[in-house]
Amino acid sequence: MTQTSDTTSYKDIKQTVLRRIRSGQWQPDTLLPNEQELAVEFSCTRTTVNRALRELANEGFLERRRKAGTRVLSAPQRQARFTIPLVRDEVEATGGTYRYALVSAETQPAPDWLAARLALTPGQSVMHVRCMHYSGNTPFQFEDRWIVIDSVPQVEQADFSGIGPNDWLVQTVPFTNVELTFLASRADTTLAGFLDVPEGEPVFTAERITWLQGQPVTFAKMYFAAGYRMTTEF
Amino acid sequence: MTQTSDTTSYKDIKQTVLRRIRSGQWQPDTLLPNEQELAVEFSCTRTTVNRALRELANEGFLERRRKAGTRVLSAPQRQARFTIPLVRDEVEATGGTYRYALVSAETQPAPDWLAARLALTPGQSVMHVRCMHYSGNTPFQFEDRWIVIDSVPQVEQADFSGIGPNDWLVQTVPFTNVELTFLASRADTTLAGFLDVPEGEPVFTAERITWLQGQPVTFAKMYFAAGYRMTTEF
DNA sequence: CAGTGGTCTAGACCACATG
DNA sequence: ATGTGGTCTAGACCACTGT
Repeated sequence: MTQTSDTTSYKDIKQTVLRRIRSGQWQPDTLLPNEQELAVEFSCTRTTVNRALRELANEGFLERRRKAGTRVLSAPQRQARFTIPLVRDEVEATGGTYRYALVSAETQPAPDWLAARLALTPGQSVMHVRCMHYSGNTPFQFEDRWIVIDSVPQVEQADFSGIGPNDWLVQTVPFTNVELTFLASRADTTLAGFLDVPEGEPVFTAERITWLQGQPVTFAKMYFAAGYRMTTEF
Repeated sequence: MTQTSDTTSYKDIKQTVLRRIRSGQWQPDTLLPNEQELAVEFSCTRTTVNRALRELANEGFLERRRKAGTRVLSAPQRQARFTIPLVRDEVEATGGTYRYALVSAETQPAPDWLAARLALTPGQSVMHVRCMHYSGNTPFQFEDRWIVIDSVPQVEQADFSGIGPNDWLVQTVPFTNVELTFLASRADTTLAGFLDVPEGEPVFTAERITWLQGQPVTFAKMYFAAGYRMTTEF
């Protein structure tokens, strides 16, 4: 009907299956016909059906298990995908001019809370870097970062006066795992000064921990300027 | 080497490609060999190479264009996937007992800001529902929701005293598009009362707009209790 | 125009989990 | 033991897009 060509593609199958789910024809927990049967219904190979169902499963609509078959997921546990932009890109996307400024950078023993969070040995050396990201002359983000020196020895020679620690790290060390957290925090005196907001102001905050094959590399807290919103569509 | 079997699978190829990217052997913007060449290198069919590269592209590592070939993405625009849990599940996952309480539900003309946000005609009827979600006796989330009556006429007969509007909607109407926003807001007097926090306290907030085939269905603001963190790993 | 990825077929073997 | 999905092969045609 709505297809332009005469062949049945995996996209057609996805659409049809989605329609059956949404229309209630296939209620949650319903067991779908197996791939062979669907292949007959759609007049295509099992390979094509497989691709359609596999993608729908990845997208969170179906659950597939060998021998048990394919079921409609009861809890529509839909997932949002956030693309984490680089600060520079984000500023420029809003038409602003990106500007960076180093606040401080110093080597020191890891504070206890950090050692606990990253599973470091007490007193292990870390580089503490604080910096600002501006959109024009308006504060956009204050970044408070800790880099594990044993994981990135080169960091002791790095110069963060011209390049942000995140950009530097991206160019220098790969990573394998990331933990990302969003929360609302309160601007203390220091932070209020950096972001140019009243003390006590709610501040949207992101925390990011990065590992390289199990070894902690860096912990960063990113405090966003007032009114910041992180949005995604799906 | 690390493979258990003797066949080259698409997963092996993904790993190898990832390793070459992370090691710097394939720098950003590098043009990869085409699928046919890689198939020869890995002693497999082009189909298998295709699947590996397609998935890596979906995951944000590569960019593929017909005729132009496959490139390593310069900006490692990695994407985080958040699974949006149902409130009940989230409470129970922390060991709490989920409890729900309706605060108010009334039909009224859409306020201007809402009409603008959802592209409604001015004065269009909406159902305004406010409710609380508790973990035991501790406030967990305050939900402030607006449902477009023209999109969901049945809502006028709905009884939200026993079931939350989100659960009701999930069972009643499908949706096709969602916009999700995270931000930090400030507890006003009303909100402070509901969440049992001091006035002015930072509150992690999620806004969600849902459409069904272009037609706005519902707008919800969800205010989380103090200390709430939304975390994901990837 | 020509090169690259996008997709489909027809068939096969295998891994896994359930009864 | 057996049914189901997971994956691979070998080959084909097509769609798009850069030159």
